[in-house]
Amino acid sequence: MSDKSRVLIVDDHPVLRRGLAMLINEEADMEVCGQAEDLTGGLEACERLKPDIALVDISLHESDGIELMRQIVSRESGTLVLAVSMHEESVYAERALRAGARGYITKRAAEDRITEAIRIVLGGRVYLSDEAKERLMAGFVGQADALPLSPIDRLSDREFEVLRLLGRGWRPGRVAEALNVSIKTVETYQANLKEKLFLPNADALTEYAVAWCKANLE
Amino acid sequence: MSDKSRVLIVDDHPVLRRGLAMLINEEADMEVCGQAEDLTGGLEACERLKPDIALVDISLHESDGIELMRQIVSRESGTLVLAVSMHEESVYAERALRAGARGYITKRAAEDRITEAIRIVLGGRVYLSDEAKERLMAGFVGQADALPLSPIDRLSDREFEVLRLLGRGWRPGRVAEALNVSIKTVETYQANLKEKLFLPNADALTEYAVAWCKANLE
DNA sequence: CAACACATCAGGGAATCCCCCGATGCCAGA
DNA sequence: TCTGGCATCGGGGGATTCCCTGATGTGTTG
Repeated sequence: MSDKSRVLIVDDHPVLRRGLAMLINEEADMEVCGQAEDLTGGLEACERLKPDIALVDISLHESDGIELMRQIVSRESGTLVLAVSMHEESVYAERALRAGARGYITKRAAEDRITEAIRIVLGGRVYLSDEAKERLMAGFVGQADALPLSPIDRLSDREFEVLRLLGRGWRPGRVAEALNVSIKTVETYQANLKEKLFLPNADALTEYAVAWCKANLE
Repeated sequence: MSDKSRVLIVDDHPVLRRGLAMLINEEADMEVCGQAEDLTGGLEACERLKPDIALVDISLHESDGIELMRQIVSRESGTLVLAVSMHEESVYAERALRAGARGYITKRAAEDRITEAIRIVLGGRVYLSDEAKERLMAGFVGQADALPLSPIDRLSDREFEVLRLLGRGWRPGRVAEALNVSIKTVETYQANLKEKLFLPNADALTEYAVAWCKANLE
């Protein structure tokens, strides 16, 4: 039949899915084989369709794109992951790569950049923008003590996720609900965050989270 | 020739523009007459193309969608504005409407909702989600006048002050301390705020406060 | 393998918050 | 003067959070 590469799109914005699908289907060497809008749907589609590559939105509504990437990669079904995000590549690219994604691209990127990224990842290489590349390189080069990473970079993915949600003014209970974990787990992350960010108590943590998100997100 | 309504798309995400354009061009009664990705481009396109309606992203990269809406409306060229946003929070809806937009819809909305919104605005009516409608309606009651529709404007000074502080992620205890009043007083303001802003509980209030401050302060 | 980071969860007491019920003054308009 | 909004405060009961003590399993890495 067709020897086109089969692409799965996981994003919670219908219009964006449509745009991506159209863009991809215009190319001669790739085609969209399915779409999903959340973690469970993404996993299910991945199992069923065995795509060559999955474009995964990093911030799925009320669920976790990073977690989805991790799970897709851990299936070892050969599906490659390209992280897509609306955030300029700051903190997110690193996290996506650590979760097993083979590339990171923003939704603001030009259209040919996106197909290019897909081809690069399918070709077995890693796609990153020049800025992100630069940043990651700096992390390796100065690894001894040249550029001490910001405390934020020392956070685990889960801790970071909690910080992000607290930064929306969400209370621990709501965060636990959104992440589908026990409140006790969220409390642990809060404790870790307080220690890693040198914050004296939970109040200070919430204030920090709100301020940080305001300054660094979108 | 064609009696289709002419739509201008202003958004800084190329893929999303494509998705929107495809969606719109599939409809029999509307067509995309142009696209732009920032404030100046949007204004220029508006002058040149005189579209019937402009879909404007509320948070344009490095510029201001709200300002663009204001300017388009002030030209009085008959172009209607429908605000598009990635934010669920209806805080942004208020700003958009005050800037002269005739409707507000999120990018996460279902596709048929978007075309429906366009038709409603073209038909001279205002499009809002049920949730946002509920909240904003109250701004109209009592005021026969058209524009002052922000529930925020109905807050007393003290209530507003509490909202602002909650928006920093502060807990009631901290707010009470900062304002030099009893925690009980702060609780009263919280209750008033919930009622005036049609928020079901304290969690929603905090979330609203954070989002509002992020969108409107500094 | 040992060590360590990570993600997940539990118990429990103290503190705080939430939300219902109030209350008292003050001051501006009708 | 009466009404109504505003700012201020309280009681009390139940829910939630905070912060400490742990724990288990799964990875990764030296």
